[in-house]
Amino acid sequence: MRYSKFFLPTTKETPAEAEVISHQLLLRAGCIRKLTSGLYTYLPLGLMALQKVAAIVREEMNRAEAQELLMPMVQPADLWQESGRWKKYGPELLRFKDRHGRDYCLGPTHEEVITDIARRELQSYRQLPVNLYQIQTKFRDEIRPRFGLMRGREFVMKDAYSFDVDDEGASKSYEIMKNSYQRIFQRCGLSFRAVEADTGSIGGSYSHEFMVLADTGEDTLVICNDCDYAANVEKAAVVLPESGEKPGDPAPLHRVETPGMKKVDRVAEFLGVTPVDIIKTMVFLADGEPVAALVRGDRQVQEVKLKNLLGVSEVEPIADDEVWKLAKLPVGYMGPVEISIRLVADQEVMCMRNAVAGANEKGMHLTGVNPGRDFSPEQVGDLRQITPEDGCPVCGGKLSLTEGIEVGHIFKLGTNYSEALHATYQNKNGVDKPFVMGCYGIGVSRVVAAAIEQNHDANGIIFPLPLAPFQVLVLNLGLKNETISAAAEQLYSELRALGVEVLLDDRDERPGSKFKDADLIGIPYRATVGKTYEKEGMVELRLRVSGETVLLPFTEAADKIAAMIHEELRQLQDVKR
RNA sequence: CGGGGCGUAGCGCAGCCUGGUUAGCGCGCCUGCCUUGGGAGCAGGAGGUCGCAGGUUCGAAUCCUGCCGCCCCGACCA
Repeated sequence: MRYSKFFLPTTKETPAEAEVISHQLLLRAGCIRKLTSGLYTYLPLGLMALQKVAAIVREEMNRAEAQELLMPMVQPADLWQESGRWKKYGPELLRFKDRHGRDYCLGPTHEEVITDIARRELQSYRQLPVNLYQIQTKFRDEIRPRFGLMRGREFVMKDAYSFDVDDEGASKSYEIMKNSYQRIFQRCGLSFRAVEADTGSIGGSYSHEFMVLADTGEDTLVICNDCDYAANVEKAAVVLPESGEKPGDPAPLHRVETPGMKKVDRVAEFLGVTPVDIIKTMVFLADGEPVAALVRGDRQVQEVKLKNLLGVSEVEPIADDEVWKLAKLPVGYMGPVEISIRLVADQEVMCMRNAVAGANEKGMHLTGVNPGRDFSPEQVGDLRQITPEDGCPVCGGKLSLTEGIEVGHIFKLGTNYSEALHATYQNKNGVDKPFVMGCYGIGVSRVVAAAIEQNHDANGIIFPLPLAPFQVLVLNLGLKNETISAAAEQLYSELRALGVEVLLDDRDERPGSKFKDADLIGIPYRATVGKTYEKEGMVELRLRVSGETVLLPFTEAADKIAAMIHEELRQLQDVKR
């Protein structure tokens, strides 16, 4: 491709609308343009990167013997009513009527449609297992789209669905996909981790998320330094250290005045104790009902864990002024003793002795609070967020926390959907059994954004080679110099003849602009043909990642560059895992 | 939906508080000259329903009311 003919509108300045780096760079590098909130046009360069990701995904899915199909984006309401999700899904599901007044929605995911296909077309255990996938645009009417391609309303997703005869088969399918995902992200040239995850609203029993490691990630991951354990903090189990005898005897309950002491730290200081001695009481709305959750004063409630313990579908924190209205409890002075609402506690709280807690009365706290004697929670469990000080739940080793961007999520669905939609096959004995399903998603467009979040510098994008729209950018720095131009043209065609994807910057621009654009659009290899060629017959090859520069004799340049690219790609394809 | 911010040329912004000729600046764009290894220089030029609708006023980008859109923080998720 010739730059002079290529539709690639780059900008020097950062558009005001973009906050996160991938969004800024995608706009500046002419990859995307916004149509309206959460909806983007992929310009040629951005589309090329997207297609690179899609191609890798497709290859690896096919290698795993999944089969590609394409389902409609528009889906009829009756399927969703059948699965029960027409009601459950909420406003994120964009619904509309056709001219006949029939209800439809824009597909945010395709469990219903694929299950419908399966129940119509798969009748016998002999046809199983089957794994079907598509790469398609999804629409989710997000409450708040943001971060450009990271959370658009419309986005490109690869979704695969497996159908098995039983749980064992489903586990195999799941493992195959997990493996396939490892290969995919490795081949994309990204630094990533597979982590144990919460199953979220899709439901199901078992789940892994694939996280691209980047400082700007929306999720926090716990990684064990000593073993393979890795999990989302939402999921990471806290293991209580073996506790010996509780120190000291239970003291009597005592009321103390703590005027104006609402924060744990202030109360602790005032009473001459530490946050570790305080029971923190937090109120949440669980499916609309107020619930009090107890954690130690220095801990954070992990809402997803709370949600799972309570077995509800939604948990949200209550604003301070709402707490009084809803539960008649004074914010800052709440405690478990004789509390009027449903009470649950973190396991750690049950080991506390002679603790401090709010007295459920403004300006008052209690000392000598003892679990069991003074209060008994309805449920006790792991409710708090894990910290780097906690041990690894698997091996007890040291943990560290990092940020990540979720680009893939795989679930074992079990028979949730197949039962709801009466999708069954006949087993050997002629008995109808529901399919045991799994579903496997990759945010293809999000991978592009995540790749940039992970790989950029002050000058622009640094595309990993497998995702780069072009592998080499040839700069002609002597557009009006016949010798230089002829050499640049020759290098361009030689590289193309060797199967290299190359962009030739043949624009009538000053060198400075060409270099800046080259850095911005992040093509991994940059070959400059300029006065060094005229004087010495050398082409300057520069690696975008490292800035490393080598001079290559013109006659060897194309071969060497092509060899370097093939070697780099080959290494990424050698998947060890 | 709750909280915060913003809408003035393709992009980035000033002007608004304290209303008053042709609404500015930088970048980009067009023409010419010049320049050519890290977003040069000079000269000339095009480009605006000041988000929309009402209102106040002799007069509104500026003041008032309503609406719309966008961005950021929270819940959601690939």
